[in-house]
Amino acid sequence: MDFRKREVLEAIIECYNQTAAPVGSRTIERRYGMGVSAATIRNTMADLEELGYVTQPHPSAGRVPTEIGYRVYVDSLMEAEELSNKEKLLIQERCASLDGGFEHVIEQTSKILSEISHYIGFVLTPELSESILRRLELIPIDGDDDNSKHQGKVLAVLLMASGVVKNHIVPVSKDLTDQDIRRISRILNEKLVGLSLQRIQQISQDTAHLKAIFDTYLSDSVVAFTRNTFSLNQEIHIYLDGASNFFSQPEFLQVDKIEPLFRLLEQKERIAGLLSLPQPTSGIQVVIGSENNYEGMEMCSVVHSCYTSRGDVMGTIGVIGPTRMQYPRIVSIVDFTAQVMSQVFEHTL
Amino acid sequence: MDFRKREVLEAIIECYNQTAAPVGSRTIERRYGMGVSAATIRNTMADLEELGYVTQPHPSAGRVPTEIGYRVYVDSLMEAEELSNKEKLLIQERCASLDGGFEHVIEQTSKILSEISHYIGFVLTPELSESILRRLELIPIDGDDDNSKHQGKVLAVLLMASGVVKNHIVPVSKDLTDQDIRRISRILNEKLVGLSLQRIQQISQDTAHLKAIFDTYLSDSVVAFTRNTFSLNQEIHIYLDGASNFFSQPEFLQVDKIEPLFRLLEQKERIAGLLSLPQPTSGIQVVIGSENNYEGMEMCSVVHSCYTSRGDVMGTIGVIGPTRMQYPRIVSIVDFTAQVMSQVFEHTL
DNA sequence: ATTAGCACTCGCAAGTGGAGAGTGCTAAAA
DNA sequence: TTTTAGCACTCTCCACTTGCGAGTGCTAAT
Repeated sequence: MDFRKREVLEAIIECYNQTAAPVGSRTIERRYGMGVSAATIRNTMADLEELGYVTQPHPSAGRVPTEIGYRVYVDSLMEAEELSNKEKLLIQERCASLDGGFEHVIEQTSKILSEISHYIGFVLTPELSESILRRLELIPIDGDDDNSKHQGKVLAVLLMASGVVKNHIVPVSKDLTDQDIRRISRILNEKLVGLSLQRIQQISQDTAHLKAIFDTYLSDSVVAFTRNTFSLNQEIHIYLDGASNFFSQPEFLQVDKIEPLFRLLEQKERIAGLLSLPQPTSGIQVVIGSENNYEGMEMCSVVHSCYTSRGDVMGTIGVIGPTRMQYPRIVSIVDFTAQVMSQVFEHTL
Repeated sequence: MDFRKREVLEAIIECYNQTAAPVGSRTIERRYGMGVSAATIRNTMADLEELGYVTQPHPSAGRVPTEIGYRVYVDSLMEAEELSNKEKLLIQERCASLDGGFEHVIEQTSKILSEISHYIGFVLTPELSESILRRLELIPIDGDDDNSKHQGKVLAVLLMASGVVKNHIVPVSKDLTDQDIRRISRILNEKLVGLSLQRIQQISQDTAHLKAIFDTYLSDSVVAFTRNTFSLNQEIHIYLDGASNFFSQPEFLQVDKIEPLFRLLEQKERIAGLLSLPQPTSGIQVVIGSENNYEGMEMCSVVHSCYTSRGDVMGTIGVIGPTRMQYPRIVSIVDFTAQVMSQVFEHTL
């Protein structure tokens, strides 16, 4: 692809991103005066069309970038836009205010992402099963005095190395005394701290393993209790903000365009699936239009990255916008925010 | 209002609820054949219009119920619709599956409300400041070995009488030892269990009070630590599901109708404010159209009730639908679901 | 290789007209 | 006095037409 083709493609994309309308040759001549006439640009545009980078919605309209065109643009044409200091500060302030703990940071981050991008911001919580247990605390709950048939309960508090706290009410057989619970707690802490939840779940399913850990102390009640303690449904939660920004996007002005998107966004489990898969590679990733294999996302692009703590990938953050998106800006925003979040977690946990 | 007027108003509302289109006199004659001709019905409709219960969108259209009309309908005309056993079972099953604890129940409840009503279901979490503290546990977190300047942290776990668990990472001055923390924990448990969080916060602001509690044991560090432990931002959370059901409602087919609603729904804090105010009276409440003083809610109605635990009001649940709503059905759904939720909490906490 | 000019195509918005639905009014019937 | 039938009127909605503007592709000249 020669220089002029690149230049014209870039012009088409930038212009289309502003107006959401097909871009004609004269518009480019006027707006990006590149020393040649509209007719020449027309010829170049015909070439770009043959390459599959642009298309005409109807025979006498201007050109619109295709997904392939965007792909080329994102991968090799655009240059990242530096964020202003003001914006950087804004992000830092909002993310770093972690009075409310882990969840609060995540919530604020998805909010700031959406506000600053004017699209949808999202943050996925860490996958619990990969987190390392730092400390387990068992707090017996004295099932208040309606004596008889009630079964005991214990509040299990799991503190993970990443700083995430999970609590979980576990039923406990009556023949375990409070003292037993304390002993179980001590043993489990001794043996399991430092392991990943996934590993712990494997172990607690394996009776031989449990025997080794508890030595002479094992009974059916202890087995059941241990298994229950670690049977967390380890869904990834997603925090998502700014969906209504899509109402301002001209291509979503018709209800039938925006409806499937909103229906998809409401099924947060599905979204989590969609967004948590492509984790292996780190760094910024851009998924354009129908590369998202989800109904409702055909007209959207996703820019995402991951946040880490002490080098370990924790979760994903990103922005969902229309395919016609200000990629340079959004890429910078997501990248910077991911860095800030990682820093926040490294310093405070 | 005589019998025929009531009958006609009811017919208009029921018919309008199905079609979302103005109802003409002939339609009523055919569909609800009430022994009189269309002309008579026309006269009655003119009367209803004079009373302000119905209106004409344009001079030659049928009639549409006004908010006042709906008010009359809800307050004195409609009769509650009994839910089918199948639906009752469905609600019970989904709400009662509380493997995931408190939050899971709430999440499931808002989902089932939206699914069964085909509108928006919501659940507000209890106001924390009114909950009674059942147990406080302080877990020191050994800030891992990057020795020097780091400040200690303690994980505070607050177990409330209602079964809600809150955890909260509290910074702690270095001159408090682990033993100090244990002692503080014992004292706080002795003195504060059984009080409401609000009360506890008052106490912890009041140095004289703290002095009495801690006796000789008080130092600045202890004061700071105690205050921090109970300085929770006590926002009410809202779980909300089924917003995209509004896309199927004909009166929300235009973007400019649905946009303000979605923008409002995204500001969950504001929604929480809107919905948590009218708590004093218990039982089902119906707020119709612009009685909701919020931009975006003019075309919506809210049916809400509250769930209780041991007689105390905990939070609110309800359904948001278009003003043109199947009130009898929705009222029954919300009422029944509130009962089920209350039962769930009484039995399990 | 580039440009100017021209004929052609298409979408969009505004305007037109007829069909359909529903009303209010009036005069007759119960 | 209440109810009914009939009629003229009004208004929306839909399909259709038309003119305008934007943009192209092609051709011939530079």
